[in-house]
Amino acid sequence: MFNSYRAVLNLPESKWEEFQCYYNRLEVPARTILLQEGEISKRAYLIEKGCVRVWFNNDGMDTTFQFFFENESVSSVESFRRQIPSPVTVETVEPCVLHWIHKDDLDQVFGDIYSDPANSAALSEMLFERQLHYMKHCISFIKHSPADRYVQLLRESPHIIQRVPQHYIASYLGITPVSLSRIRKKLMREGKI
Amino acid sequence: MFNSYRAVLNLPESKWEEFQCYYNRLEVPARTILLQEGEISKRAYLIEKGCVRVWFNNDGMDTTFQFFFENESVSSVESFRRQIPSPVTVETVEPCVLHWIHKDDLDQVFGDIYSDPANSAALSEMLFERQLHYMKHCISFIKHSPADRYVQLLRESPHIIQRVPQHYIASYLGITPVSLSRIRKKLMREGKI
DNA sequence: TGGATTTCTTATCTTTTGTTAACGTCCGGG
DNA sequence: CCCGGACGTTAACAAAAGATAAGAAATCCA
Repeated sequence: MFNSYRAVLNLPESKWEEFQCYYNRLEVPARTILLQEGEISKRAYLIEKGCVRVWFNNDGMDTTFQFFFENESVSSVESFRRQIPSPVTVETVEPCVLHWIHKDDLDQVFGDIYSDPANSAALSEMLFERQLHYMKHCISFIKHSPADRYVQLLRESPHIIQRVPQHYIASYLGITPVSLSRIRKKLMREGKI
Repeated sequence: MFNSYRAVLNLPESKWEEFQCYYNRLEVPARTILLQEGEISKRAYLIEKGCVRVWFNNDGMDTTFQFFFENESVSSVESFRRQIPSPVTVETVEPCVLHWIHKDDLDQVFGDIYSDPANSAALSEMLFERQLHYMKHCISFIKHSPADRYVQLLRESPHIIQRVPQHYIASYLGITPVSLSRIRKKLMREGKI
């Protein structure tokens, strides 16, 4: 299996074994809904292969919040942690090989996570890292134009642009597919693509 | 003194006393720079009275990232935690009464924070809460127009609009002061303000 | 009080983005 | 092999936002 969490949390071998055995392998086609907006999330997923998208309904429009790829874990974090109706839908973009763990099992395994100061520190570091990530994402919206953000995405996360349909990327950038098409055309004219 | 942290972390009385005594009272006028972009942050501030703004230089333009008010703590989190040059400037908007603690003292007091599982859990909860906050802030940029975001700010954080100069709010919303002025005019015409 | 600074508004023009609709391409299933 | 859905591009027009400049209003403080 993979070691996404292992790398971060440095679980002791025994716990790691226990942790692993709760995971369930799942193979699904593209455009499979893993969690519907409004449902209460019971599963956290690890991606072995494929791409998953988190999006929400915006006045009938499908708006992407985030993309996830190999060796990343994905869930509706708020719903999974707080057991409240999910504000977002989780859906595969490509055919995927996933591994999921049930909330109850994860709670079981992590029930005593705070009893080890090293684990607590690692968890806190992981959460802080995520906080910084979202802070930077916010700043990119305040600071840069859609065109700039597209160029940045192209530079920093080319795999997203290569593997995700363009209209999903448009909503991820906060613009319409038509506008993104125009931006791309202009960038091509200017030789920036 | 106040109890911003206390409410969140539920420190034992003894630790709380120790914690408090490291704080230094500081009174400053409006437009005082508490931390300059590029400096390494050594101080975390608690606001007793006043308003503080975190902003960054964007091609010579002054762009606001966040506002902080009474009973909130403010610092350049990344710089303070990692001891790297700050990507942002921290500056007072109004005359302020502040209380600051030195990084070294805070580390001292919190050195054994992870030894208590209850504290660890509380800290993790606080970090998760912040993660959600920034996630929601990102979503508001993808989901809503500047006009919508202004109306939302008016509804959810009227104190910001009452106490902060409008051109700071404009950059906080990711638009120009001129554009915000137009949006306000339109909202007034439509009786929404 | 009065002058300087900061802040806000307005006007004009340009650029960007949204909206809607049409059209072409690609791809998978019947 | 054709059909239909999904995807991308383009066009035309409307709406919104940026840039710049000028001037009014508010605020500060000496």
